Amino acid sequence: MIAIDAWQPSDGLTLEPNALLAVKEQKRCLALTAGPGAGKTEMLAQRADFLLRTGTCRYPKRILAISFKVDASKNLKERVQRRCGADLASRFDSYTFHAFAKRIIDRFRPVLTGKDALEPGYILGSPKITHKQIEFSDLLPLAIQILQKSKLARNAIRQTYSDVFLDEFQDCTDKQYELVKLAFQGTGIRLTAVGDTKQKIMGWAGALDGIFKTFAADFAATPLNMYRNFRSKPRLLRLQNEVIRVLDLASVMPEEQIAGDEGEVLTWGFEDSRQEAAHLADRIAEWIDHELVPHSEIAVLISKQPDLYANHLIAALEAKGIPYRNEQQLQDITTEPAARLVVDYLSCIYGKREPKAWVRLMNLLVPFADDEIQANTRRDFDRLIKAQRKSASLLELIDEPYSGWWESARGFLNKIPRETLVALSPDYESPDRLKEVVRDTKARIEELLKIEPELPKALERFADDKAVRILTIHKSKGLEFDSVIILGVENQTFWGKPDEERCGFFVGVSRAKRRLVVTMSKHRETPPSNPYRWQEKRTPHQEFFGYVMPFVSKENEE
DNA sequence: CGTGCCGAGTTTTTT
DNA sequence: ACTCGGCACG
Repeated sequence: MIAIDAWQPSDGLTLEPNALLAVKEQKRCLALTAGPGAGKTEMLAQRADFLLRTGTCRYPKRILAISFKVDASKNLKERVQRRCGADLASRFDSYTFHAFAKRIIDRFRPVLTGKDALEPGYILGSPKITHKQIEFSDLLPLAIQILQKSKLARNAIRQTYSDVFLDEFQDCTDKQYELVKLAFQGTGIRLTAVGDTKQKIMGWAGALDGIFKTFAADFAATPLNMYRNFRSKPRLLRLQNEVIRVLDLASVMPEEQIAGDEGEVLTWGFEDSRQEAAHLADRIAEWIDHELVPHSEIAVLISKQPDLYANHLIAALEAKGIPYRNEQQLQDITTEPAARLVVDYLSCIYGKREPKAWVRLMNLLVPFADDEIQANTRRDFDRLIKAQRKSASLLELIDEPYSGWWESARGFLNKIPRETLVALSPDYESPDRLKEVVRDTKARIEELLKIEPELPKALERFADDKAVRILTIHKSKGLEFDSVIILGVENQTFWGKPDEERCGFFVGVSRAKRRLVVTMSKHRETPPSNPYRWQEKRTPHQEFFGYVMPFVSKENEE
């Protein structure tokens, strides 16, 4: 443990004055607002380091961090581990709101009675089939109910934590806030809420208005703001500033802070979406091949329904052999154990020599048992793989290569005992969840096969992140990229409440570190898969183009 | 069986 | 911004 005065930001990082104030606050709750690229996550990581290393969060007390997304919560945990080491970081709990609610339910389940009573082995899944099953949307209300009813539950949580971090707080909903209040209001626990009102893009899903003010009042929190943007180059900052001027005049950045001609903002208009797709694929190929921008540093952002709006672009990327990842449906399938199982199995069947995949499969499947049983399982498995390899190579002679891959994988999965699968991840207890993972794995492999028809090579790509990312603006929240393309900036794609759409556009724009491309197309075909028909003749979004080019011609309107 | 009007849905996260 | 289904009306 070190003295409070001796504490320095770890890894020699320098923090702006208000960030340092926030990091070292020892008494009060904080309502910290900060624009994009100000280092909100870094500030939280440093604060965790400060609290743990100085003993301001004193053993055995812990820190609770609540985020909205799994990625963000993992990210924060990792960063805290890097800053202060695994030992101290073991007292840092990083959960999503839903994971936190589920922990409360699992621990205090008997508090729930009557129609809300849950059995010990209750299942979390989509449609309610039996009384044993609950849905995602039940998690927060049930946790709230537990905290309302049980003083014991409230006290248990309050005694565990000295500090609570709330990330992306601008998107906090009424239920989430109710849970926070029930658990921590009036307790002396330090809460640190961090976010940016200009990036409030979940209003349609119930994010509360003016939550920072409400929080400051309810928790007597000190309001603080971080001013700098360390992410984006000056040209991009000036564009962001134009949007900020409309969204929140008070947080406009001073001119001298955003001077310079580094960075690039481009606006491209096209006759139709095929030309748009072809041009974008050509430029992306240039960025990758000549500028050596890593694939994962290029993102295509789409306001809504990327699987519909990016269809031509996806086809163009496939034609040029550029790897991409459409993040619409697939959340991080690459880390799902069942997905790894399928991929490792297929690698063993269709690959040349895959010792690593083999070892991983063995470790997953061979039970902790005596040597004889282990040896038997090993031998059975060995036989199975040999037989499968043989039939695969036979099939190759009479049919297209790799034609039976999915049937083979399915057959393999069906042979694995349920307990073994559930041991991989407890949520596979729900058959729906397991089905979903298996379906997504198939979809991802099929997507990869379109770019890389050789199955073993496609499987190699399954886990790596060498791919241009295609995602909604919502999914891009909290991420950053060297080059960002916002596709289809048209009236027909940004149609919500004006301020919400501005926030969306602002989130998209502020993801870019160095280069931003904004496109529109005068004509956009309705994809055959779309159940709705949409207006194929498109009009540029005057306001958003206006931030980029003050005088947009009206030639697109008739 | 057409027409016109109204209201809902569209964007996302969560084990 | 735009489409869809449902409904009343002629």
